[in-house]
Amino acid sequence: MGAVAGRARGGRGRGAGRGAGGAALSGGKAPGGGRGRRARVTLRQIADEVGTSQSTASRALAGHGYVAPELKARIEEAAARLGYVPDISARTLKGHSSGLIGLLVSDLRNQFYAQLAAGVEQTVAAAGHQVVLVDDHGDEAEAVRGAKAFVAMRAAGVLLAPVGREATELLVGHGTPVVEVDRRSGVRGCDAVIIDSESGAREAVGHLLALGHRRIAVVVDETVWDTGRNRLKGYRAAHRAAGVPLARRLVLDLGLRPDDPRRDVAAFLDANPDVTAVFAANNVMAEAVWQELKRRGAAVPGRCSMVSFDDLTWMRVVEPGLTAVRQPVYEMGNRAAQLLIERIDGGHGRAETRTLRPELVLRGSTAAPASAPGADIGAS
Amino acid sequence: MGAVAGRARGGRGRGAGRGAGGAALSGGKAPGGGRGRRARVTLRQIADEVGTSQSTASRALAGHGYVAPELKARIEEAAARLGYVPDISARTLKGHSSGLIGLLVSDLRNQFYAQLAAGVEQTVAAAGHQVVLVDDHGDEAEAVRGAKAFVAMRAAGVLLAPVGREATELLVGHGTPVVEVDRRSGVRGCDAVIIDSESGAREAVGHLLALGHRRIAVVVDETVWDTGRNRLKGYRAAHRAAGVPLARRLVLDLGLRPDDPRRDVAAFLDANPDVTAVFAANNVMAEAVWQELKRRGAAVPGRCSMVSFDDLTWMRVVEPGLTAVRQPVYEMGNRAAQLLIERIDGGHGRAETRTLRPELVLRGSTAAPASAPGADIGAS
DNA sequence: CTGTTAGCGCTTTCAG
DNA sequence: CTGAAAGCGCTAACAG
Repeated sequence: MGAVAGRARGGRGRGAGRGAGGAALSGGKAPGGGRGRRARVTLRQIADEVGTSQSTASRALAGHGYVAPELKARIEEAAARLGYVPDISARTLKGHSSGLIGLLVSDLRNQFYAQLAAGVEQTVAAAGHQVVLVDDHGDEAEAVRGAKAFVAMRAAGVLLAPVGREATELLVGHGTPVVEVDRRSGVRGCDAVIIDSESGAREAVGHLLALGHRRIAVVVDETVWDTGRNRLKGYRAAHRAAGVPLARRLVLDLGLRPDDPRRDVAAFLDANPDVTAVFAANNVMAEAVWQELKRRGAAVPGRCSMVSFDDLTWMRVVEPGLTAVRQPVYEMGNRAAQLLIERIDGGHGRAETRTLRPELVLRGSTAAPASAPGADIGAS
Repeated sequence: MGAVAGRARGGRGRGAGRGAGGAALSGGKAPGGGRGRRARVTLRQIADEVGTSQSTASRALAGHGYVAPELKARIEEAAARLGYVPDISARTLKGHSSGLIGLLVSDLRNQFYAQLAAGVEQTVAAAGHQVVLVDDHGDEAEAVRGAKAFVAMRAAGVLLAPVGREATELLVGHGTPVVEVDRRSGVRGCDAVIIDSESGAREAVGHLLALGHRRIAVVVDETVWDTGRNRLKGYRAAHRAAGVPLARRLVLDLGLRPDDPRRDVAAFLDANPDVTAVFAANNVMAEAVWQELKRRGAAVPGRCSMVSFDDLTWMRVVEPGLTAVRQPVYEMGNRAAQLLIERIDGGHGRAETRTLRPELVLRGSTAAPASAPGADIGAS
């Protein structure tokens, strides 16, 4: 191996008519100059421009090693003038992770996830990283594809909002720090930030029971993840605590991803015209219940009270306002991102789960049941 | 330079007790194996494993050049077994762009942007790329920081939803394909997908005028971007078309980013108790108007009609439903991403702007004005 | 069809 | 304090 391996760098910079103030840019590459994709400005270019070496330029710009103040100033000036922007891939390739943080959600159109994403983005940006967003639309295969993309780009860490085990396992298997949000998959080795679904549901249903309701329906998306399951558990626990017997017929479990939840709610209410209150386990269910109640002209809370788990904008704008279990979603995004960043910055130690407490917000949609006989919400 | 420049690759793979089916992984690196960050699996490793060269492995896995079927199969098997995932940064560094697509929005908590982001994500993912999401919270400096990050990561292209000129110029100056969404900055050289604000507003206000309203207020966020400006323009155009004189006092322009729009609306209504209808120029304004109308117990549409530009979930759930100018937001995200991808895939030619037409959705919040004298919505 | 070679732009020892 | 040199993992000629 010879001594002169590096590319020769003569022929540019160094005295090419820059005597009068360094106005002449080498090759007309001023940012905002020519149209179309120009060659990107590299460290070597600014080094040539200043007449120093790549490594010195690197040190000056990265602020790590020692560089003479005067030289450093000239390098910085050249970098600014040429519009230098360091190339992340090169830096990443060198060994550091990309600084990208993956966020996998299951439905961005749902305000819940949008809020969550907003919270995550805020904290991530404040820490100087970027969010790579993938929406799997509830499709496990998409989630896995997303997870692969995250490891391919050497994401510094990943946040998983409701997705299955497979994606989590893949990531953890590749050594990528993972924080699960809103739900725990049960995969070992990842942190989690969740909301105490059970106690939130218990409180909501307890409120209904305290008002005197005895036939309270619960409408759930699914009971296979811990969110749905724990909300149902809370519903049951509240009944037990109040000494009110449970009736299986009052549980409407839609199984995963129903096409038209409102129709299912309608059929359910037709079959159970005597319910006096409904507990909706999430915002999608709440919307379906609300719409159906409105459609059949059932007065809320006159004929039927209702409580929602999750509190969105529309719930406080409608008349009457919906009594709801408010989840601090945005904050949950903040916290999850925070936890992930701590983990990335060398936080070792055991995986931890942080649990946030939801809060029951009382509004107009709940009241004591009508005592008049026959005041049911049966068939429209 | 000697002939043997590559690192020696003996000592691993090649006959290390793999006779019985290749079960022994070199060094126990099975995905899902040990805890903690393991060394990542590289092309060289799988090449060694199979006993071939890096480039052959590359060709086999990338599907480009020629590789003997049998060898190819063995390479693929090894890759799968070792959990190989190609390193994007290396590929990017080599010259290809990262495949990442930047999306800059100004407020993800606003459902409008969330829907937009969802639409973008869908199309981008379908094209095999990823979305890097940055929310600048309406802060130009943040937007510029985001734009820099996009060029640093060699984003294949960037989508800009309402942000100022500076970020756009920076990106365009670096040769990054840019598509502006919802608003045009006026910077030359970038495509745009927007909604015809003026005609939407004209139609909405025209509807109000046709119902007989003569004192119609308009509430706008800002009139410095083309969105707000064009909606105001539409408001005026409708009046001119109907031969109804314009009154300056009926225009409430909040200037950018007001803290508490509802309070401003309240003051405005106190000062103009004779308005019979309000046109809100976007969803934030609509919420403020709606809340304030409700607060002072003004019947809608009895005392005051209202129309919103932008149609969100809550607007069709409240009673009465809001008459609104529906913008195909999700679709706008799709289209913008589509346009960007076309541009990335070599679409040259002139920058183009695609305009989507909004649609007026009639609901219960608009009716003919009350003819009774003194039926105004003045001070609460 | 397969292997060797030469970098992409950057960071990081390690000598001067 | 500065510069030369060695790669990070991958792709893309170009020889065999």
